[in-house]
Amino acid sequence: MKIGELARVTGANIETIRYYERIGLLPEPHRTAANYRSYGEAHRSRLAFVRHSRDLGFTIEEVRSLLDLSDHPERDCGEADRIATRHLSQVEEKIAQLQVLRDELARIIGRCRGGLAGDCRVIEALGDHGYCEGRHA
Amino acid sequence: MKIGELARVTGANIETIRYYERIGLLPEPHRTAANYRSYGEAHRSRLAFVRHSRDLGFTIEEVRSLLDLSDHPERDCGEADRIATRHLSQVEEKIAQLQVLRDELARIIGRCRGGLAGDCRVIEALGDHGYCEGRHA
DNA sequence: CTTGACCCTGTAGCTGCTACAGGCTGCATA
DNA sequence: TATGCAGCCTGTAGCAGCTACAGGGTCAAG
Repeated sequence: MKIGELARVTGANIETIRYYERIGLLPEPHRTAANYRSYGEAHRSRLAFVRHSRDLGFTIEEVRSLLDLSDHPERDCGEADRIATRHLSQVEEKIAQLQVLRDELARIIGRCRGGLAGDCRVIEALGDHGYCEGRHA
Repeated sequence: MKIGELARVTGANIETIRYYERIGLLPEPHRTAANYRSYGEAHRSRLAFVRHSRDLGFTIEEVRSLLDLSDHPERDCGEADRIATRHLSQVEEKIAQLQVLRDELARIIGRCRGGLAGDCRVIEALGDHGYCEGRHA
């Protein structure tokens, strides 16, 4: 399978596949006589692992560790659990932050009744006059 | 006020302030005889506006538009409302995505009972064997 | 024999900062 | 007066994680 087909079946971008190879996340595949990359099932499945991990928000370095564990089934999986658990709590924290943010945005927008920018509550709220007494306390 | 003090009172980083000036978000301040930047109240308040907008997750380009409106109080504030409303829906979408992600992470982690990586459900779930029948459907 | 789709390498760009290197200025202290 | 140190200056490079070229080779169909 050439790179274009691998891209199609995994949903990854061709440039991204080459990028992953460059940073050592994917192994260098064999090359055809014309110097084209040639992939097999192992490559496909490894790339799927990477894409899925990335979709879940793991960083490249976390993916590297998870791949490493996946390559060494005799090791203890506690490390995988730690990585995933830490990531989960980061996701939860991010959700909480975004919820605070959403509420403040909604509050600001709710006050806009149209008209001139000079009287606009959205603009005003972004300045430091009408802003949110004690929010950082 | 010199750049260090402006940084202190606004909570922004010195490098960031110079960066904002470079990209035209903040106007070039006067310089002292020694070529030091010299800021006044207008600069402070503009920087506070920028920081607050950035804290709310607006992009630099969105901040530029909002600043522009703030500089022209005679314009219609509908644009500010549109920018903020669009941003709000992006935030809401991001929250929804992260919640899906959190649930899947929690599900994956919940299945790990320790032991060897070869038997680890976390590792397994990241591959494409046990993964997600029809999730992308 | 040409067209067009595909592949190659290498490099630069994106966002929003942050971190130097290498050099001035200004003020306090010995 | 010398010296040290904090603070300022410019310019450039780095971060994550791709993405987008430019400029070229390869291959099958018509």
